[in-house]
Amino acid sequence: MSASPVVTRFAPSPTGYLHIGGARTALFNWLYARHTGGKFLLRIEDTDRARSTPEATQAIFEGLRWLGLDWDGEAVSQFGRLERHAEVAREMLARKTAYRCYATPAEIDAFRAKAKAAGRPPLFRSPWRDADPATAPKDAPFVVRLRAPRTGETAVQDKVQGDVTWKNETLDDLILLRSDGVPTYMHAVVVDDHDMGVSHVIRGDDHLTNAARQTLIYRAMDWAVPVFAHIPLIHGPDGAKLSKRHGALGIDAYRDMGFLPEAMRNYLARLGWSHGNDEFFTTEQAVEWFDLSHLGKAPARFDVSKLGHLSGQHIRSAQDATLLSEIEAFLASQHRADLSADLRGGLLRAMPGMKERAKTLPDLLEMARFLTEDRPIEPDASAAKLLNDTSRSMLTRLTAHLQNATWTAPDLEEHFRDFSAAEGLGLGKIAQPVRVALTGRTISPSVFDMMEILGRDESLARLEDCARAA
RNA sequence: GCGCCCUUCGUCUAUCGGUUAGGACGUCAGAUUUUCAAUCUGAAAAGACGGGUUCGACUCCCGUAGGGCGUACCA
Repeated sequence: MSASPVVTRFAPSPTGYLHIGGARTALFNWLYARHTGGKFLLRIEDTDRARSTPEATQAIFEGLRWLGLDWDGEAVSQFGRLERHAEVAREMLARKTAYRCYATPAEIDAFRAKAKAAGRPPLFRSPWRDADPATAPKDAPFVVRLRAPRTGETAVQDKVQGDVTWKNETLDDLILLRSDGVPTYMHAVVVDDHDMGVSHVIRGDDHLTNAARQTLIYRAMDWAVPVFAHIPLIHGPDGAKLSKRHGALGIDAYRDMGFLPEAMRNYLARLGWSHGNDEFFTTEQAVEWFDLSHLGKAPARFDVSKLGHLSGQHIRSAQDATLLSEIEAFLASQHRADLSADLRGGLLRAMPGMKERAKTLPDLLEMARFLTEDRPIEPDASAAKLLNDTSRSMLTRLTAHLQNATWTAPDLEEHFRDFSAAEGLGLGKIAQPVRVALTGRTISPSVFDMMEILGRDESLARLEDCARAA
C-alpha cells in the first residue's frame, strides 16, 4: 500500500431516522478516517425519489452531529449526480463493457420462471448481450446492462471477511441505467465512490455480495477497486435483525433517553471491534487505537444495560461544567425551558455528589429536583410513611442541635453524628426523615450535600415545616 | 433452490496450535453505607455438533446443524 490518503464515507439512504446500525457504520468510518488522518465523507443516497425525504436527511444530519461525527466537506446528494452516472454508463457502452438491453419485464419474468422450473438459477441472460445493435427496435425503451464476465471468478479482498470469491457464472449482467435513465444503486455507488476518491469502503456485510458485483463495474471502467471492510450487522436483544419493523430505535431515541454521546461512541465502538480487554475508553483513545484488523465477523446484539453502565462511567469521569452543558443541550433537544442562572449554579454545586450515582442525564435532573422544590414540600407516598410523631419530634430536637453548625457538608455530618450518639439512634434513622423533609422523597443525593447547597435558612425551614406538621 | 458469510459464558468480547480459556455487562452472595447508586471482594457461567490434520486444537481442514445476507428497472 502506498501512502495514498485514506478517504472513507458514510452513505445512508434518507428513508428514515439514523438507526443504530447505521450510526455504528458511520462511527467506524469516522474513526478510521480520523485515525489515519484521512477524510470522512457523507453521501446521501437519495435516488429513490419515492422513499427519500428531506426530513430523513435532516434526521441523519442531526444524529451524526449529536454523535459528534463531523464529516469533511459538504454532504453529497447522489440524486444530484444523475448526469454523471449516465455519462459513465455511456462510456461503458462505448467501451463495450455494457450494452443496451431491450428485454421487457414480461420477457424477463418469463425467462426466470422457465429457468426456475428447469431447476436452473434465475439469473437473467439477456439475448441483447450479443445481438447486433442494428437489430435493435427503434424508439423502444431499454436499460443499460453491464457485460459481466461469464467465466472465471471474481474475488473480493475484504479486510474483515478475508478473501471471498464468486464464480462469475453466478453473477449476472446487472442493470446500470434503468429505462428512464436513472442509475441503479449498484452503478451510482461505484461512480460516486470513485469520483469522491473513496479509498476504503466500510459498510454492513449485507453488501458483501454487492462488493463482487461492484468490483465488476470498477474493472469495466479500469478504476482502482477500493479496500473493502464488511462489518457484521447489529441484531436486537432477541437475536433477530435490528430493523425498523422490529421496534429498533433511532439514534435520537438514545439521545432522548439521556445517554452521553461519548458513552454512545464508546459502546458502539465496542460492538464488533475490540482493543484487547479495554471496555471504557475516550473517543481520543478510540481514534488512536482503531484499526480494521480487530473487527469481528459475527453479528452483535445491542445491550442497553451495558450502554447504561458505560454511560454512568462517562458521567462520573466528566467535568461538572461539561455535564451542565450536556444537560442544557439535552433540555434544548426536548424543547424544554432553559435553566435559570440560579439553577445552573445549584446544579454545578450539586454535580460532584450527583454524578457519582447517575447513568443518564435525566438521572441527574431527577436528583437535582431538591433544588427546585417549593415549600411546603408535599411528601410522596413512601416518604409520608416515614413521618410520624417520633420522627417529627426527633426533627425538632435535631433542628435545635444544628443551630451552631457552620453548614458545610463535613460539619453537618459531624453534628449529625453527635446527635445520633446523643439520641442513641443509628444515622439512618435520622438521615432518612431529614431526606424526606428536604426533598419529599426517600431517594436523593446525600443529605449533607443537599443541606450545604440549600443553605442554612432553606434547610432549617424545610426541617421545621416537617417537624411542625404534626 | 442457488451463492456467500457467521457460530467462545445469558450478552459484548480476548485468544492469532501449547492458557487452570482472560476481561466487561448482567445475575447471585458478601463487605461498605444516611436512601438510591457507586465502590470493593467472591461465586456461578462458554469454545454448536461430528469427523479429520497434529506430539498437541477454541485456533487449521471437511461435513452437519442453526443463524444471517444476497439472488430487483430497492438501497
